[in-house]
Amino acid sequence: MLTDRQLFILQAIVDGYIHSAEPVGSRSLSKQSGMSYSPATLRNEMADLEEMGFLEKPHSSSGRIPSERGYRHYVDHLLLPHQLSSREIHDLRSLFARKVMETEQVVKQSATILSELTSYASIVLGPEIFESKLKQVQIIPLNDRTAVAILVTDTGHVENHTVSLPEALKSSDLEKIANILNDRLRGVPLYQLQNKITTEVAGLLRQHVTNYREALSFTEETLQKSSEEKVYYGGKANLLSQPEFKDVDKVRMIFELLEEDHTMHELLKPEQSGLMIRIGQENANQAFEDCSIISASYSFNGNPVGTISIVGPTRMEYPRVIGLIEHLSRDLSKVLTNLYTDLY
Amino acid sequence: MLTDRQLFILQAIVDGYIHSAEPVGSRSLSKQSGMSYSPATLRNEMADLEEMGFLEKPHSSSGRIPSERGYRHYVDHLLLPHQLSSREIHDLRSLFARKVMETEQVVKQSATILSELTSYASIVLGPEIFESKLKQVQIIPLNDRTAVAILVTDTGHVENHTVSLPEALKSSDLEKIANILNDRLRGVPLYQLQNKITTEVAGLLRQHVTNYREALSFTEETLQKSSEEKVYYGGKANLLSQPEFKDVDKVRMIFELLEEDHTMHELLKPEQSGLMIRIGQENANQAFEDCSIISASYSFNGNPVGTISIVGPTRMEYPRVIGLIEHLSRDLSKVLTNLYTDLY
DNA sequence: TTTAGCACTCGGATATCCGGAGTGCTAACA
DNA sequence: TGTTAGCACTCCGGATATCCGAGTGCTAAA
Repeated sequence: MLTDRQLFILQAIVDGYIHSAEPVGSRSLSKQSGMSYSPATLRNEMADLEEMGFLEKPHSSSGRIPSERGYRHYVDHLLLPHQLSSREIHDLRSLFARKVMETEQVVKQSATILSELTSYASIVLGPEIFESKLKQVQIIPLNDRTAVAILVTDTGHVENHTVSLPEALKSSDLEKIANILNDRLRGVPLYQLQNKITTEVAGLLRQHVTNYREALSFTEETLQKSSEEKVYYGGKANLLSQPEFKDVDKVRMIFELLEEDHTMHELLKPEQSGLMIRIGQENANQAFEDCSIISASYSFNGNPVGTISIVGPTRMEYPRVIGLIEHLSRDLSKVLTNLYTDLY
Repeated sequence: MLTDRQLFILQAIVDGYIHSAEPVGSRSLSKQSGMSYSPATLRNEMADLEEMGFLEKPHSSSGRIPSERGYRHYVDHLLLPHQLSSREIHDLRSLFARKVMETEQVVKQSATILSELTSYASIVLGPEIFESKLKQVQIIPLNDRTAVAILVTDTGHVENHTVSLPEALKSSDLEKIANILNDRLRGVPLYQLQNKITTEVAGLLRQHVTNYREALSFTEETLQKSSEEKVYYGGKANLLSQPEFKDVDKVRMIFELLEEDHTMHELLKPEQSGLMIRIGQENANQAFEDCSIISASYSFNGNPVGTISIVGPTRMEYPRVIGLIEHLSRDLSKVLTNLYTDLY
């Protein structure tokens, strides 16, 4: 495998390229502080590293840049843990400073702050409310045709939508329906609500409400979960400052993809918990072939419910981004869990 | 002023440039169908139009392009009303097809559809809930430290946030507080809520709740309006297909501005109702100097509560965009008003 | 007043040149 | 045997020159 010296040189080249965006040549590398080898020696080692697939040359007489494999090795074996600056820590903390907060706000802000700190683009998913349990249902008639249905979960999430009100249902019926739902469905995970309508609710409705048919379909509408996937973006414009994205056509593909919330959700949804790093082609997506994506999930009560991610060029400041993302995902998990978990 | 012939030529040049993005020369203009003048004649007229400031030349021996004044004149006096295609009408209608809907969803989708139909970028400002009136307050404790406060308005908007629960307040206190608020504040416009706390609510709290101090500050938190401005974007990536935005630096400024929700809100908030067209420098913003913005407000019960806008290059398909925007803003206003207005 | 003719302009595409940073290879050296 | 100096070679990128074509303004004729 690789000698220590080769590892050292690989690391120096990746670091150098990450910061300069220019291919690294033997001469400039040799002049770098801490590098005690002559250009010729370095050239030999660099040729070997290239042969093994860790480096490549944009053209035959240029310096070396890391290949994807080079980055991968760097990320897996050479990464120095990054110490967050106090500025960074302070900025992350500020997210949770407010007393009154909406989870949605916090998550949205996370995206913004993350992109500001990294100067890459950030994508934050979630939190998923799939598994959270119904706490309360409210049906509030606004006028004779329209009502608002509100579902509150144990995670403090409030889901609401406007439903049309069948003429046949009187307001006393609405109250009965709401009572039945609260009675029978409290504690039921949202994804089971539709099931429970037939198994538990339908019978009761038939018994207690005159217009059974309207009541049932109204109930179904009321409990309909918004299938909306929550995807928040921050700092997409940052990508335009990166030298690798000077070409509009390349960047257009990326931006188009970044507007497809559904695709992005599929790409980033929290599967395994922990950190995930995808470099270049590993993204299995044409548009991201020059990008790396680093993501981490955050969790509520130990279950991953969302992810925070950074998209940047493959030439990304991996150590710093990883440090930030890990820190923030821990904080997010902690705050969510603290806020919404029963202590007893 | 301008002769009929000059108007006709100006119109032909603007139309031509809008569709080709290339400066229009006398020769090609003369060959255009319906144009019965020789290149030389056109050159004379074009020189006159340039002297009057309606046209300009990118360089001394190129064809003409419209100046901002030229576009302005085109928009104000030459615009042919555009007939929407049935495809366009169908797409717009699909927005309102669902039975269960959230206003927020509809508004968000408007942005997407608008940008797809125009292939420019769209910005939609959400319905302001400033003036809408409180319908109901709910306080739902989640655990011993946290509660969810829910405000429902007569426009079907549901505002919610997580508030921390002072230990001193028992759940019976919460109920009392909720009752007082519902009793006293129903029908009060949201922007007056904070006022009413001191004038109406504080006294009652002192009478009925033991821990007056905590109760009061808790109430204030409960009624805090989220100062969030709702700004939705669609199809920003479309801008990258426009030939005038091939230069990344130019486009970066635009994208950065488009990420500042607050600035965009200031720029586009519904002041006068009706259509607004801002061409190039009229936007009074460096980043938008090569853009035009067309916006129209939509209203609820006759009050403008939001706007829908299109951002594109100054070389924009004004007739089509105006047609689409006017149509959609009318539809939006109609639907909102129908859904949430009492008939009696 | 309109048009044809003509000399002129300028941008953009293409070709050519040149310097510099970098490489690989060979041979000398520790 | 591993390291280093030397050298010829490569290739990119910027600068310069050239050419072509679309378009213009002006003048003079219709």
